[in-house]
Amino acid sequence: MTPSPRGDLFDPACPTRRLLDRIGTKWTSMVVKVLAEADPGEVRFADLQRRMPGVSQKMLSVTLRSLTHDGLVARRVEPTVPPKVHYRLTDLGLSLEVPLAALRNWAEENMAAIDRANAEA
Amino acid sequence: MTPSPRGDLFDPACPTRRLLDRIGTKWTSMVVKVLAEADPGEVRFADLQRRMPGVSQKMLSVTLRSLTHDGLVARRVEPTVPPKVHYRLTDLGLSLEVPLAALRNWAEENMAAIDRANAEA
DNA sequence: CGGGATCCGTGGCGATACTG
DNA sequence: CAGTATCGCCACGGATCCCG
Repeated sequence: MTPSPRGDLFDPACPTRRLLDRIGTKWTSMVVKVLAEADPGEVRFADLQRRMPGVSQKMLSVTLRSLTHDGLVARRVEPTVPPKVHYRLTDLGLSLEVPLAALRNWAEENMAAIDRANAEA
Repeated sequence: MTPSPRGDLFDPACPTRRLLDRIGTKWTSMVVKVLAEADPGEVRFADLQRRMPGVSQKMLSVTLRSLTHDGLVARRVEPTVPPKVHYRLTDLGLSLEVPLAALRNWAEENMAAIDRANAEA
């Protein structure tokens, strides 16, 4: 009784489209990768920013809020002054890392071929 | 001697980012799926459009040109009047379908959980 | 039939500055 | 430290019109 059965890729609520709208956003997949490979599993905001060269505070904040909202990332606040906020992947987020890693592997193995195709054109 | 070694996800030429920039575009993954599941392997332009409800001529054209440029899709023109143009996945395109299908499976199995998380918020 | 060209709205995203 | 607020650019993508 899943909301949209297999093969129903093109209905208005298309799950694949909605997922790509999320992970296709510029920093999302980076956050997932960094959190998945983080040693303690939990990473603080500033730490994340350091491990993601080029990300602005705003976009990191927006990305994390979105992922938290989607239940892929969990937020833990230490009520100290100044506050410390830790982020980690939920089980759902960890499960997403699997197909995402497969996609990364494909990219790392085949982007060169795409570059070659572009060069010919 | 790959241009960017494993784990180098964040350099300027980050393969994963570049791949997501392509497949994250609205219609790309749909084209790949439709072509991958097409019966003869080759599909004509108008046929593709019929199988992708909501796509405009322009975006289908742009998407196909991009995929062709990247070497993921091959174009065959029958020099008749009016001309018939056929599209099919290249071997590279077919290989991309594998991790893409994994991502679709994840989406179809887990988007409900994401919806639940959103409902709670 | 299979597109290319153009106009234009919307939204992603960056830079900067401010706050609890 | 960890955000939020505001501004502005520009690329994605839809509608429409035209061409070989």
